[in-house]
Amino acid sequence: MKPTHSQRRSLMGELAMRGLRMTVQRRTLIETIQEADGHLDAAALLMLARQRDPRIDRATVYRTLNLLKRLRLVDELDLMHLHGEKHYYEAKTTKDHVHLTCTRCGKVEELMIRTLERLKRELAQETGFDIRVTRLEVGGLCRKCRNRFKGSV
Amino acid sequence: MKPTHSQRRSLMGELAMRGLRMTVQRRTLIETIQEADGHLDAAALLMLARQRDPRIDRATVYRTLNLLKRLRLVDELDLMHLHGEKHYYEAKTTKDHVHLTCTRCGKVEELMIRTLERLKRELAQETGFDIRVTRLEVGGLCRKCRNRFKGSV
DNA sequence: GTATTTGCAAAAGCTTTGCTGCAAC
DNA sequence: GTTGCAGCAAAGCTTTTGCAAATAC
Repeated sequence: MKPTHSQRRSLMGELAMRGLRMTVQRRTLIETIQEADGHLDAAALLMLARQRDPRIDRATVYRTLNLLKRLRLVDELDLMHLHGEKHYYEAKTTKDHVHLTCTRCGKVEELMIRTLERLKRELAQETGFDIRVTRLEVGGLCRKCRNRFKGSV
Repeated sequence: MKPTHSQRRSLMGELAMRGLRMTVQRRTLIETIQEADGHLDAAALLMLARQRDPRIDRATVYRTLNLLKRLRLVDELDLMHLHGEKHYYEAKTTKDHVHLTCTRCGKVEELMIRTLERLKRELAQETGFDIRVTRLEVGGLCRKCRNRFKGSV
């Protein structure tokens, strides 16, 4: 999930294209999200962004996240609410992927799977929806935990 | 989504089987969820349940919802957070289905789609996960809104 | 120069929790 | 009779908002 040059340019360009300002805070937050190696909640993003610019505020983080969500430049996840009600964010990738969260050990696996694209096509055809955001989250026991704790909840 | 006798028995039985008490409040809440014709958030569930038993408390609603979630007797949804951060609940059905939320008019369409079962099989095979909960939510423009507002965000 | 965005602080919204007394088994 | 659950009230956590000052263009 490391950022590529083209990804970064598209983000900045996307903002400009819509008449939105490219402020230092937005730049900082976008870079932080793109370079993070995992899923960030708002608090974690704030913490990391403050390492680059200590003046950045919580409100700016939320406002920027909402902006990026609206522009569909980040995806929002729950990861099955395993650690409370907060959300997790990640830079949008070209193909949607599934998040599988182990409800026992908390590990999150990501998977790109072709059938998801097919499913989206079928959904669009079936309903006439113009699909903008897809969020497929799965909870269960990962292979390890499943073997270790057979038969438990 | 009207309740069937067998659904109702399985709920009550499920609780007893695990040594959990079947209190009047739980009975009331379960019946309310099953007979609701839509997706309920906690506040709506509380309101409806109070029509049956005015003494029921918010805390009981949340505690019961958590219980039913853990037992996988209800599914939890966001519906793309179109109306804030709250969650929506619905009685679990035998087959998973997709929720498509129109981000413009707020309409929610539900769809049972066979490819989702196939997707789950592939996911399990691919990752070794024992899949317990699946949540597929889609946001976009419904057919009507799409035709009405071409080219807008 | 003007319009947008930020930081700050306060509030809002949804959900959880400690405790006492009540209800289910 | 025990044990777990409900009601109440208070707190907790995440997210949003109003406003004056700062910043991007």
